Amino acid sequence: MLDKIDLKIIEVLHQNSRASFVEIGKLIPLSASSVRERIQKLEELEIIKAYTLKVDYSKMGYGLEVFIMIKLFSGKLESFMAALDSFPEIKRAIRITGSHNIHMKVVLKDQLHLQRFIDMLIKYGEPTTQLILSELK
Amino acid sequence: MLDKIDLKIIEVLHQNSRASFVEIGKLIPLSASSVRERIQKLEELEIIKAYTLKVDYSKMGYGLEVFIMIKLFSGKLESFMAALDSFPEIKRAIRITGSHNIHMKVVLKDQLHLQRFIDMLIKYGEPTTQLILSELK
DNA sequence: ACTGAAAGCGACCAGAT
DNA sequence: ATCTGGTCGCTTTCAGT
Repeated sequence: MLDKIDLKIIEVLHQNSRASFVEIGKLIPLSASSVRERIQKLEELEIIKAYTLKVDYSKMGYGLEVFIMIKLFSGKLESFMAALDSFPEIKRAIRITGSHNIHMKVVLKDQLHLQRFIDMLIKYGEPTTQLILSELK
Repeated sequence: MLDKIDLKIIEVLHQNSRASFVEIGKLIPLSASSVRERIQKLEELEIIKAYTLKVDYSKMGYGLEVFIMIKLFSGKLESFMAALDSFPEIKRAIRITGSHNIHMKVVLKDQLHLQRFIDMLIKYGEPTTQLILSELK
């Protein structure tokens, strides 16, 4: 299915998704058109789901990054999912097993912003908040 | 500091970090060279930290994605941090507040792989595992 | 800061091994 | 599945506003 060349391509794109086919080809080594064909196949198979970006939220004025887990009240899953799009603070939301149903990464300006956000959340369930200190990996 | 054009550029790159300057420029609208200048500035300021990739781990033979939180034993932080690089299963590791010190996203082949991974982890602390069910956002 | 022009380079497609 | 060659479009630089 996936050979070592595919894995290497994915690794390179993981480090820099804007790398050109020529650039990737030099690291393999492989011609640019073959790199292109393989990447197209990976995209068609949806093994590559998206090309995206890592930004520094603190430098954008959002100094508080937190994980919030929430134990949704019975029957609130539908409305919570519908509300997700209206909160740009929520960068990621994932259903998980365990006593909390949802795990979120949330980005906020300051404590006041966090307080308002939690006040909103308690309509849907019981939230637990953990501050993000630093990224180890 | 960041105006609406910068935010729009970041938004476009977030959806597709391989978008060309011309392409981004058409959506703003702005000339390709101005888009390039702004992106270079965002990179220099390290507001844009990296261009990266989203892959489908289950299609790569890693059917189990989990969050593992760990409450490290006293004095184990150093050795745990040093060990991070040797475990490709750990896709992300973050220091957090609360009774658990570390939050990790871990990708594994199957239950046996998870068991072996947890057996390894208990050298460093008390792990708690939550299976990832689905990504809502 | 933004634009537009010119040169160089990469993406893309076709055809061959 | 990979490569080469040719065309077109994009990137890059820079002079001008």
